[in-house]
Amino acid sequence: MVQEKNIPQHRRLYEILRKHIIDGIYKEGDLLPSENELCQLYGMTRPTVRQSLSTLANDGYIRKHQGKGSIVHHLPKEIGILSVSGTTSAVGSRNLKTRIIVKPSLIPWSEDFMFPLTELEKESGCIYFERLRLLDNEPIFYDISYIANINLPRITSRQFENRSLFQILREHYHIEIKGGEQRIKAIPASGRISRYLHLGKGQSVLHLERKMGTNNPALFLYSSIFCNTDKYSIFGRF
Amino acid sequence: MVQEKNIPQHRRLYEILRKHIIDGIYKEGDLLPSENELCQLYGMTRPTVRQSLSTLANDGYIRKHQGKGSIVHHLPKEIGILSVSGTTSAVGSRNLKTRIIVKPSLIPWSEDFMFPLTELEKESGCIYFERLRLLDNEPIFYDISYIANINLPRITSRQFENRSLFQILREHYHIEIKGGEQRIKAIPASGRISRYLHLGKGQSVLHLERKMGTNNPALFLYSSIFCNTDKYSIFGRF
DNA sequence: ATTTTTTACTTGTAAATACAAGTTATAATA
DNA sequence: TATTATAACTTGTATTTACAAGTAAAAAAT
Repeated sequence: MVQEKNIPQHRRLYEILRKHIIDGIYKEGDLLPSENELCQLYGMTRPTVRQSLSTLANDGYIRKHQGKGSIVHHLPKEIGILSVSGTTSAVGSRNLKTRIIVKPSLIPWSEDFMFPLTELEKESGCIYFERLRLLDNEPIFYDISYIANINLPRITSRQFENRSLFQILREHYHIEIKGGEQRIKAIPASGRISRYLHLGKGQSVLHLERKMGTNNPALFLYSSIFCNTDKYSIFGRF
Repeated sequence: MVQEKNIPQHRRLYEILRKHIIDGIYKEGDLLPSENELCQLYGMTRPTVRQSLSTLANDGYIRKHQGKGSIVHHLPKEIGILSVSGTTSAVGSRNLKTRIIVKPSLIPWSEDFMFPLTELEKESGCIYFERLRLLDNEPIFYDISYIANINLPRITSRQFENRSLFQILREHYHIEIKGGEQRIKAIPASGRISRYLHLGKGQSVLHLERKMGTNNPALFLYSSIFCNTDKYSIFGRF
């Protein structure tokens, strides 16, 4: 499953720099080594290095300035929307806990699913699970996830507690989110949702319906997310 | 103001192809001319052409497939969020009308503005206006816009009725939106908002607070948007 | 000391070239 | 006819070379 040497050079450098930024080796505002320095350091030519930096810039990890250099940009967009910023103070992701409400299981797709499905997806069945995500022990997100059962061995038996779905897919299946689309609504909380999110019935709740593409062109991730935005806002970059 | 010949070749080709896609010369699903054909057509080399296509792909106008070609992608992400898709049927933008509620005027910035401001912005003052946007003659968006008064001559006297702010900035001031950030909440409608959006008081309303960057590094656009998501959803790509 | 100029860096643009790898239609084979 | 191999496309990766343009610090002039 794990292939190491077939990845192109520019991708390799991208992953290295990305990891260094995430791990805090390069901090927000820091200047990355110059393109020529990176060439020497990693034995690549400038167009190759530039391709890595270009991808990093597109993903929001750095910002390039002619004449100055590449500057590490504050926190990347955690795939469109999912990073949360408190209205009063910033919240580190260390306070985020995940509780499984319905364990992953393979079920048939609903007839009137929120997005149109391909034949392959319909045949493959749907890996379904529900999670409640808590911030500082307060329930903020209620996530319902749907994934087509395509090339994901043993996923129903994996440990989802307190781990990101994206992280699991990335580490165990080499699946990267490429992009996607979403519909956003403000709705009054239903009985079940208000119970899980500790809200009064009928209070305003944010509802997201998302479809995410991956590096496997046949595989999409779907989720329906209910969010209590009373104390926190959804924060997104674009 | 208008400079024509200093723009780089890859940017020129980007603009041409982008316009052709917007104008429908290349339709959704169409295959763009191959990279080598574009080289011949526009007298450029492949790296230059590839840079144009790469930017188009990043902006969501096309999708590239190795071995096949560049395929026109359906409607680009109208800067993060602002395109609207009906829950029942797709809505063409021809049904969108804009009504000015408060005409553009220069005022001082509020002390507790929703985003932190630079000194230059504070000194320049704030161009403020409010607009109601209707879809099929139903009020859907209530927009409050804030722009720093930096290098925007005569903007307070321009015609905003039924025109996009982005379009005006692009055509008259060569200002392009580069990206931005936003906070999203679901809130109960206040009296004023519920009146403008034809809602009962306390009904759920979507609230966006956005900061957008431009090709002028000192100029940002801010807006506070209230949205009736009863019949329509906010639709976004990422 | 202050201002201006120069210099040495940085990224941006662009060409020419080569081969790898994925896709598709055609031609050869069974 | 159906399958397989080939060929002719497509985009992806990578090197090499050259100069333009923006930035910042050092050097020179005022």
